[in-house]
Amino acid sequence: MSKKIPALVGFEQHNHGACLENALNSAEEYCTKNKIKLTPIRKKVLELLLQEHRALGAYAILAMLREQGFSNQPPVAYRALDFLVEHGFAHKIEKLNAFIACSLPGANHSPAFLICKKCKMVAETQSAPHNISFKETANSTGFQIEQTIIEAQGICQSCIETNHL
Amino acid sequence: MSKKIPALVGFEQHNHGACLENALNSAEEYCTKNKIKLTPIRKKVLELLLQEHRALGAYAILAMLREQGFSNQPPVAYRALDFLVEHGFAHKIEKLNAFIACSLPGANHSPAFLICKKCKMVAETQSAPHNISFKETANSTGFQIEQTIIEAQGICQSCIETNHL
DNA sequence: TTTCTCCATGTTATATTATTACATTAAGTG
DNA sequence: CACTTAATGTAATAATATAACATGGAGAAA
Repeated sequence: MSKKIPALVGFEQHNHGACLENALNSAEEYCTKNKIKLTPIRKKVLELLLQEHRALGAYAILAMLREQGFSNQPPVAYRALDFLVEHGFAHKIEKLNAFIACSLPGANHSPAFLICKKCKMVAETQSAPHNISFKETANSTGFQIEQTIIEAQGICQSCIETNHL
Repeated sequence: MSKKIPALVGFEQHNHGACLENALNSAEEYCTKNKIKLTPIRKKVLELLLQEHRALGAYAILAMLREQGFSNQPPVAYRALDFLVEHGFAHKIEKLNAFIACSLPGANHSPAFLICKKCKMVAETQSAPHNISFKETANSTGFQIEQTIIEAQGICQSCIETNHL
């Protein structure tokens, strides 16, 4: 069910092939440097995510893995995804129960996402340096934030324009 | 414990019975005023959420509904929850796939949540200041944000203290 | 090299969350 | 009342996720 997708980062055009190569290489490098293993399955899943360049459900990934000759039991996909998310190569979009390759690899970032309700496109941005009042509110109660999920839903420019045609 | 922090609800002490009464009454009032129907099922689900005062999965709610003599088919819970979320009486915590009563009813708010990994407690806060810069970034790309999910994970003061005992 | 250990993978089974579809009932409107 | 719409009842199933345990393979230690 992989339909053809336009080459976009978030919602802007870019060179897809180079982006994929780049991301895979930098992932390899990072893993070597940090003595973690980008095994064939993990690498393939990352490649699929980079290739599709959109949020994919675990079972969509699983189906693609099967096409490539890998086992298609759910844990195969979930384990690879867990690894990728844990090391920042991918993110889970909670609102969609889906996964997307990190668009800003290497950045020590806390990402925020824009999710288009119509085309399901997901764009990744840096979450602003930062909602001071939010963190202060949390801290004032003694709550220690470890990670913050920010997911905005709405309609992307492309879909707005299409709607008006 | 608990100096009063009006902007944040969830980890500090409060009068539970009054809180429930209050919220139910104001929900009734709101519905009357806006000509929407707080039917028995919807009201019961809201009451359960207010009573528990924590995030509950749809199936947990369903089980409670059955105890109260309601039908226990999943759509019964999901429909009531959809209604409550749609009208701002409850929120879905995406990270937990669970639902919680709104702690700041009436406010025309975009909420943010603090989720304790240990005790699963969820606190609700206002998120407005952050949204402004984020919205501007989004808008500059032509993306129109309709809603923003903000969920911070971490550890609440109570669990930090317990850990150190 | 052999053995040990650890981590990754293979596999079965099942848990959890959510929706579709259609029948039935209740409530509001002309 | 008849008509329309919203809400509920119910069955079936889809979609997402994890538990538990067996197997294999790479690198370290003897």
